[in-house]
Amino acid sequence: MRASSNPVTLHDIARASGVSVNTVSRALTGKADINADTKLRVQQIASQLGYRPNLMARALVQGRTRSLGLVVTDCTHPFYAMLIRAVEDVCSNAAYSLVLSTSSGSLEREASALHLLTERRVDGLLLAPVQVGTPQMRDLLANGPPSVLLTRRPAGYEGPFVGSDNVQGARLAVRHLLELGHHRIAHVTTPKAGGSDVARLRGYQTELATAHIKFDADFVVSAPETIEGGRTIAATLLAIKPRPTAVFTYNDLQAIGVMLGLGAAGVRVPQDVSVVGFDGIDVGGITAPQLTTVAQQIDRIGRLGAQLLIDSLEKRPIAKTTNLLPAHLIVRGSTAAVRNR
Amino acid sequence: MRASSNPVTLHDIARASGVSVNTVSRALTGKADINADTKLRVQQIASQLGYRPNLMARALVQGRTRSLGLVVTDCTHPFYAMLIRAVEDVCSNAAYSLVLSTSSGSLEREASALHLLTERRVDGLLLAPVQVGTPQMRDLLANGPPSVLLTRRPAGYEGPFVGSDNVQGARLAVRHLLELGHHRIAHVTTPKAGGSDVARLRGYQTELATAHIKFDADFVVSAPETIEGGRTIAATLLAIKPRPTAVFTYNDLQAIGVMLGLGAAGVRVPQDVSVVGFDGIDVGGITAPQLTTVAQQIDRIGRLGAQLLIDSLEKRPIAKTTNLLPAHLIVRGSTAAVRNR
DNA sequence: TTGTATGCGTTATCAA
DNA sequence: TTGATAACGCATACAA
Repeated sequence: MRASSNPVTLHDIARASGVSVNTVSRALTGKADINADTKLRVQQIASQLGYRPNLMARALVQGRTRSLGLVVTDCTHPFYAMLIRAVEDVCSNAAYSLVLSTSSGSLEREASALHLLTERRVDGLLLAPVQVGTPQMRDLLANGPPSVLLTRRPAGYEGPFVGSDNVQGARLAVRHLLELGHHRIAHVTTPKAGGSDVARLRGYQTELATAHIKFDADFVVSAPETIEGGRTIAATLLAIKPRPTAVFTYNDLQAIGVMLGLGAAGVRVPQDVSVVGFDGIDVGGITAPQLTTVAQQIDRIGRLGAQLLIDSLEKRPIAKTTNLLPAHLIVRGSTAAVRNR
Repeated sequence: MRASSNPVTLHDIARASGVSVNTVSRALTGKADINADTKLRVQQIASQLGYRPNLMARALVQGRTRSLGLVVTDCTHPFYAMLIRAVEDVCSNAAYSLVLSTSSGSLEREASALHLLTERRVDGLLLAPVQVGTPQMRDLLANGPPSVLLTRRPAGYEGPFVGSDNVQGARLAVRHLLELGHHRIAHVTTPKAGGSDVARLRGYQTELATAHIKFDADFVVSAPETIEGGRTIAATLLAIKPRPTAVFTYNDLQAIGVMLGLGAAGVRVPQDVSVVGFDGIDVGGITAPQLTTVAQQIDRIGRLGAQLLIDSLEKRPIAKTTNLLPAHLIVRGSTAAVRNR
């Protein structure tokens, strides 16, 4: 008899061991009020029969599923891949299951993913979503299962959140370039306007202001947050007059693309133009030159977020509900002192 | 009243619309035997109340959860990241949920992940596992939920499988090098012995034999299937006498590592040594030089596997239960005609 | 220490 | 076309 077609239930064990279903349940869930002998006997029979509790049934009566939903835009993006790994690890250690959904950057898909997760009654939601400020999202945050936002949050949101301090991170990047003598520093942002791009732009502006460099809107361009986006925008960057000597991009993939685009145009990195990325994904360590970048604590963000959610679900005391982790600069080969200013 | 703490049930709708729970159920699941008017009315009230069916309850009575389990070793590996995306997309389109588990290469973690998925009563399992030939795995394949193996399968396994033709792929790589005039071709394999490494080694040997080149065991070395593994093994490759003019690695990450290691030793790729990888992950397109590789149809493997599983769960006719997809060669900058033989 | 009864939210079976 | 009633597998309150 195949276990899949006919899984053994508490009832089966009860019959096989001559006690009631109730007793079996208590024996297996390790309750105190049960005779040690019967407990052992029942446990033996259960394992003999290959018993596996039906978590659906348990969820129905307990009102909790011991599962978490995670929504990301794209799990092939190294940033999200690392985030997923961190979350999955915490879940696994806490005996929670992780239901993964991908929005692919589409609001429609994101919405249907959230519906499905809601219907599946996940105990909590971890969201690193496309558009975090939509009415539907606000409704979900107010009425849905407990949620923790990762990396992005809508303006005015005060709930559980874990992410990087994008302003501080961006300032690190720009300061590094300033210290290398660069004055004409371009910034590549994204058309998404998800929140972190705004913060990074603000950090860029703030740090320039600190150095008494006048902000020039011509030095800010926008491109998709991908390698291809960066590659394509390289020509635009080179066309800016006067030509920038350094570029700070929204993220590492863009930065890699910019380096490739510059290289294709015969412009050397870092001799002619310095490039700084943001994220700190592994791939930045194998490009030529290796990418100088502002590294986020991706693993920590994922772990902290998942732990925060689980702790709150299990009514454990939680230290901080809003966690803005500092980013740090990794100086590698794509930046150098300015030559021709 | 928060939807999360007190979700609306069929009972609530029944009370609000003055019909029985049963009628509500049929109205919402779109059954035929119901009055069109009451159906519409019930549906309106349901959406008004923000009703979301409890999939746990439905699963309990229907004996199916509409969820799939996916087990991979490491979701940050680009290969698995792409696999996950493909699987998730198919699941999402079929209104299935995807429960993701990571084994991190540990048998113990893999076992507990499988237990949890079993208890959660996923309808089917997609496995791209560490050790596929263990007794526990055999037991699971025989007695557990319907499963489809991805990329690897134990010797003698005849069940559902989707993966690449590793022998054919490896032969493509070696043939390419032979055509470039290389005779001393080293191979980097892995210590894992998971199955695909054996096949790639066999393809390497077979293609050499076809060219009447005697197999030399000294030309086969073993390293972890990571960038670091490749980087470290580079020195070993250079120490082989006579020195190989080309290297075919188990996978792309290793190949990238080998290129970095060779570069650090002052050996130029492809002028001094040609390098060919295996997998076809995106990162091979941004290295310097870009990596020549044998590309697997990763997206297709994931989609086909997920579709195969869902089709079989829904009793749809399935064309083939074993799918060995061909790999294809992508020639880029890391290979060139042999110079000094 | 154990057993009985009840309910979780849903679908399925059978009468009406 | 509808409504009672009974499951699904488990945990819990209460009784014994």
